[in-house]
Amino acid sequence: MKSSVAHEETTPGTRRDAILAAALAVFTEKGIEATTIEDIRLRSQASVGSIYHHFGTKEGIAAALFVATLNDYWGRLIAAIDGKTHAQRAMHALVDAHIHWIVDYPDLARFLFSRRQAVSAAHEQLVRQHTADHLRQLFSFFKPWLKDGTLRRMPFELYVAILMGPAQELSRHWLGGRISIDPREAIDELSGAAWRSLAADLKVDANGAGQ
Amino acid sequence: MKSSVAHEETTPGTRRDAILAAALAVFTEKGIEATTIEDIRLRSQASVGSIYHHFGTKEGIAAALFVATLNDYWGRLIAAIDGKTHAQRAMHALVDAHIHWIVDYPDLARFLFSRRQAVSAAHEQLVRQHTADHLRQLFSFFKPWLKDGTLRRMPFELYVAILMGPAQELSRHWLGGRISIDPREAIDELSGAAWRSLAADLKVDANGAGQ
Amino acid sequence: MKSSVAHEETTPGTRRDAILAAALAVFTEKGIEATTIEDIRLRSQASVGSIYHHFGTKEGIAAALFVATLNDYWGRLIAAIDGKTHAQRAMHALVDAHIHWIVDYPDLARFLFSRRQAVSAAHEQLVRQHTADHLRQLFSFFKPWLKDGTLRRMPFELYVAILMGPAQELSRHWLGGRISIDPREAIDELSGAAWRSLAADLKVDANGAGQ
Amino acid sequence: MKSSVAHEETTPGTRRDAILAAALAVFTEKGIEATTIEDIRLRSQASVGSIYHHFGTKEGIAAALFVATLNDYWGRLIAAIDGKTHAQRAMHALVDAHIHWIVDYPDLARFLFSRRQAVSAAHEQLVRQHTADHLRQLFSFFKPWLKDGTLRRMPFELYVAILMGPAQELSRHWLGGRISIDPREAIDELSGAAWRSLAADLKVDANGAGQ
DNA sequence: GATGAATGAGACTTCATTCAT
DNA sequence: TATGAATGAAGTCTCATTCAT
Repeated sequence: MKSSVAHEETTPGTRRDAILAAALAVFTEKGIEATTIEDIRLRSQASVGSIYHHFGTKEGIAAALFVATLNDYWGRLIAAIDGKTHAQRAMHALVDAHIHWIVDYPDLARFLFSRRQAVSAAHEQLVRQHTADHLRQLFSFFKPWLKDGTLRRMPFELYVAILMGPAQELSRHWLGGRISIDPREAIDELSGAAWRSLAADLKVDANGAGQ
Repeated sequence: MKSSVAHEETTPGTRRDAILAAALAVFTEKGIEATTIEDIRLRSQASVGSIYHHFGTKEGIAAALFVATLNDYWGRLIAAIDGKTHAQRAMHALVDAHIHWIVDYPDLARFLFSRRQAVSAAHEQLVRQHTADHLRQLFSFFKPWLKDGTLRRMPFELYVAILMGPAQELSRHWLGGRISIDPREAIDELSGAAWRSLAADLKVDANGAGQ
Repeated sequence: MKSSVAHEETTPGTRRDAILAAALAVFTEKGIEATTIEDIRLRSQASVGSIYHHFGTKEGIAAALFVATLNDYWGRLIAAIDGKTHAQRAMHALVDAHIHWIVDYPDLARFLFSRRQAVSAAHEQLVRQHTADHLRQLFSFFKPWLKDGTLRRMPFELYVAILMGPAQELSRHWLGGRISIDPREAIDELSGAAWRSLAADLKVDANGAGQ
Repeated sequence: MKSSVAHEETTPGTRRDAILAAALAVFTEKGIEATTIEDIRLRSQASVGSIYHHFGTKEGIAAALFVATLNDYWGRLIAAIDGKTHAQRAMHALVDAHIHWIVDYPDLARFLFSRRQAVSAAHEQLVRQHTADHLRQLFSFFKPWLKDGTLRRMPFELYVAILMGPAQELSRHWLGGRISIDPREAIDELSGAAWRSLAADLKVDANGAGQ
């Protein structure tokens, strides 16, 4: 996977990639702040000087890795939803892609979800830009279903929270080792829950369920 | 709130409390790892020696604070759900308590949700114990509704994720300043989404849904 | 043994003795400088305040212990030589007493021979005084044999070195765990060597051995 | 002398040497435990980082210095005895070399004889290895004289104690400032005492004793 | 005499970063 | 591009000692 992430950034530098891969490994083991350049040096077989030549700063490494990971994650989601014509299937695809990415690359996932530590103020702007782009892209898929009344209308931010929140919550617990069940087996359940929450009109609703 | 947290721990130690309060303040401002003992010393007016006399380690401070905060948070949730006789109302109460706690004590919330950095391996066990106790307590409220068919049957962990995930996700974004809407205005929406996701079958709605 | 040492100093204080005994134990384990008041507190069951009440300073503890130990050691030597009428037997008695004291109280011995660390400048004078007294006392036993020609004449300091040096050297190695033989089995050999070295006239000398 | 010690270790590192020399100087003045890295830094003109880059630990400095000093000392002894064909002369050469080394380099000597403080458990093994090697080498010189009956037979450890103990004891007292006579004037006396103690039987003296 | 919370100077060590080779 | 010695600010923690109770 490491190659997958690095892949989006580089082609020339095998050394650069090695450093990135080593950084991810150590970040995962000890956390970003607790990781030292020396740790990365040992893992990557590169010299201190070399590391600084490529990334300029310890933060630079984390930022490069974070952006690459972010793009990899979102790329997966977008690819999964692309072409889906039914809202319910689209939701299922999103939840499915999310869970699978997390199970496939738990290290990257842990890294990605530690946002606060991962990205310093200096690179925050960069990350927000990328995230905003991805969200806009995702939103464009749902627009039609909002317009044609398939889905409930509500603030977009709330939308995302209800759609991905449960999967996200489950993932966090799983990544933290605080849960034993395999998240992949929860995909249908999570997807179904999201659909029930967001679908505009279930006939039964007519009875008074709108709460 | 600080007093509320400290309150569970002490009565004798005014000094100990001052240190805990100062620690929370600085942890919030700069993050735990970035916080230095010197920062805490300046804020608390205590001497370095005194800090170490009471907590032994920088991690010790974080752990003490974490446990106190955890108990405070869960205490709020449990209190909110206590006595609720309808499942839907119970859910609403939980979401409501969760959101309000976060909005009322954003600093504690940010601290609590940074779990990974906050608690080192050494204290992890302690935290797990507390969390497990609270979850069990919470679970006891829902048991009847699972048995009587009010709610869908699914693994408990999944249950929690679907119930609180959306609220949690929204909270995180809000705490991170990445969202503009007031979470309190989303309570009904989130609560309703949870209900729709978890209610066993919607016919039942017709009977006791008015909320 | 601890009681034996303490015994010369106290009678009233059982607490004082406990502290002294604890100090010896920890000094032995970790070295004086590496020993902390906290270590002594834990071992002695006394409070920090109590320790300071009795000894005033960490150095004070070491000094008290050192003087007591020094007196105990010399008392043993003096007692051993007292009454001996033949030089050779006197020497044997000294070596014998020395070796036995070391084997009986290796902790005290290690402590006593670490002189430099044990006694700070502040107490050095005190120790020198005691040592000088004991040496003078010892010397008084040998005077007659020097006068009557039984023993060679040489500077007193050199005398002591030749007489006790080998036993001392062997003891140090044994205390350091760098030697496997039981020092007690070397007593006769060491004593014999001392006698041969210091006896005034062995007839064979006449042949040219005087070196 | 410092150069002599450092000489065995390096050629490239002038910085490393400077640190070692400075460490010796301060260790001598204040004792190892009382010496701070800051002391060494000031004396050596090196930065803290540089010191740690080379030695890793305060103990590491002491260990490096100790080994170098140990080798220097033993090198002197071995060189002195090398080629001596008569046992008595060999002994004289050893005592002579020992005393002269101590008088020439009292700082190194004080450092070397403070063994216990100087070398921590971590480096003890290293030191034992070196010492064992040197002792074996020394022993090889004496073997012939043991076999041909020139010298008494006794455990090797005892041998060393009797041979060098007096010189060692005198040296310690002199290094501690507790003695006024010049050790060099005691060489013949000490050497003679050793010979008388260890020679097998004195008749032999008549043949090759001329000193 | 005893207790233990409080103090604060100072020790060791780490680590991001620079720079000459 | 790569290397690794050098830097020094800064951090965590220790510990002898004091003092109010």
